[in-house]
Amino acid sequence: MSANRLSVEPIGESQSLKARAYKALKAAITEMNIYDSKVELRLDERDLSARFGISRTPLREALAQLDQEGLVRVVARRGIFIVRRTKAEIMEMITVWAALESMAATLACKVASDQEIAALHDLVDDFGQDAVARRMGEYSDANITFHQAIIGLSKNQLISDITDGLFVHVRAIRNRAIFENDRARRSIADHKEIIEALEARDGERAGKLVCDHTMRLRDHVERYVDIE
Amino acid sequence: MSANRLSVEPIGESQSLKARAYKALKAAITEMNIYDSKVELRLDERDLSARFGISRTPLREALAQLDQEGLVRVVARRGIFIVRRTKAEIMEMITVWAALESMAATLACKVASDQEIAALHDLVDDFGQDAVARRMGEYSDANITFHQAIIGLSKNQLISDITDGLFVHVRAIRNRAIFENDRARRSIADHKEIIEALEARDGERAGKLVCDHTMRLRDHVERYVDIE
DNA sequence: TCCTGGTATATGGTATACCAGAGAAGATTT
DNA sequence: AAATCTTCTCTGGTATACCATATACCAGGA
Repeated sequence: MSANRLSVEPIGESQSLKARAYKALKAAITEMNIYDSKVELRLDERDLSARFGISRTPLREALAQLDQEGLVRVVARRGIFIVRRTKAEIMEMITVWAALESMAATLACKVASDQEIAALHDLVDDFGQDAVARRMGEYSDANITFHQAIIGLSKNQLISDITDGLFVHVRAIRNRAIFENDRARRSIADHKEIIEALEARDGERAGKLVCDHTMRLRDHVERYVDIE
Repeated sequence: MSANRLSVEPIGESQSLKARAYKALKAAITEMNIYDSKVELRLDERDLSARFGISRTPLREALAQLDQEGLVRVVARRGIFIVRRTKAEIMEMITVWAALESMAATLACKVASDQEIAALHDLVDDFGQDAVARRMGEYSDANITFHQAIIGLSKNQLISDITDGLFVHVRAIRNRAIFENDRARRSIADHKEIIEALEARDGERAGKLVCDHTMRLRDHVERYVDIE
């Protein structure tokens, strides 16, 4: 399938340097496995500005934004440090995710179309019993995609925004065996049950299923995942 | 009793200009009734920096932070505008609040002490039947205090942080008759029921009561409050 | 050898100057 | 007088220089 029209980035209004620096930094931090090995957690304004080819001013604004999001911590006259969340913080994030996705599922029963709900099958069936054979990271991403899809169905932009913000942090530990084989199988069964509830327009049940599902994930991480 | 060694207070880390400008601006914006009258919604960097007595650089960083929080919108070469949330956005915020406070209530049943829960009575009883006679703004603040107290009992800092962020926006319409007399009476009855569930350590019921309570508020605002 | 105070350096914070584009105001044309 | 073009100004964006202090390093004395 070739594109039927030239895919061009709006050349005009190439984003501000701040926005570009922000995206580049966020991507870079997200890519690196900050919980593994002895990665360097310290950044340097001057060095970064030189490497990006921009001055410190827009770079600092990008860093300030990352600081507010909690990805980075700027300390006066000390340096800029990539933040490793504590396990307790990860637990809180999963809990918030559970609350919001649960609400989203309930809302979705009211506002999502049959077609939209039906589309969820594709996000589960594509894997089926083969999922466990795949690379866990890949499954994990697909898993999150499913949950984000439910959130999207709620048509509540704020829930999407907040969970997207949490996603960045939780993603950092996605490769840490959160989803091993048994959980993957169980997870898929849960997902199918959730879809059933959505199709039945049973908001209360859908909300409870989603909440329980995610809180089980939370307990699993609590017990078996060791974060630094 | 004479000190046998020099008693020294750690010198208080005088905040950065950015932090001070941020607090001052946020307070100023929060105070003003942005939904009423023809308030000026436009800000000017140079004017503000002159009035604060600081340069544009730290001021800009404070504004960038407010922009990210959604209180303000910075538009290149156009100006800086105080943001009026749409009614739909307020609805989404109340929905998120409902989801998070509901989860907080459920968590509180597990982690809060009897003493902490008992303290909630003070936040309701102080008003009792007299609440309706008070200035609504005052009641509204007390009302929010009650809900924030429940959130605090969950010991989930993230939930507190997110709802605090929402509070800033919702507060802006607090004087717009969200809580008129009938609602106030009903609200207090709800609150007492919530406390009962918490004391009974019935997490599921507490969560449902809180959620329903807040979603009723949401529906009320949807129907009767006119923003803009 | 080990402590103590001084000094150099690194690093984030702040001030200032200049840039570029959007809009308004004025000039020009029809 | 209306429409269009030109210029000018106002405003946020960016670059750069300087400031203040946390830390590392060093020298000298007990």
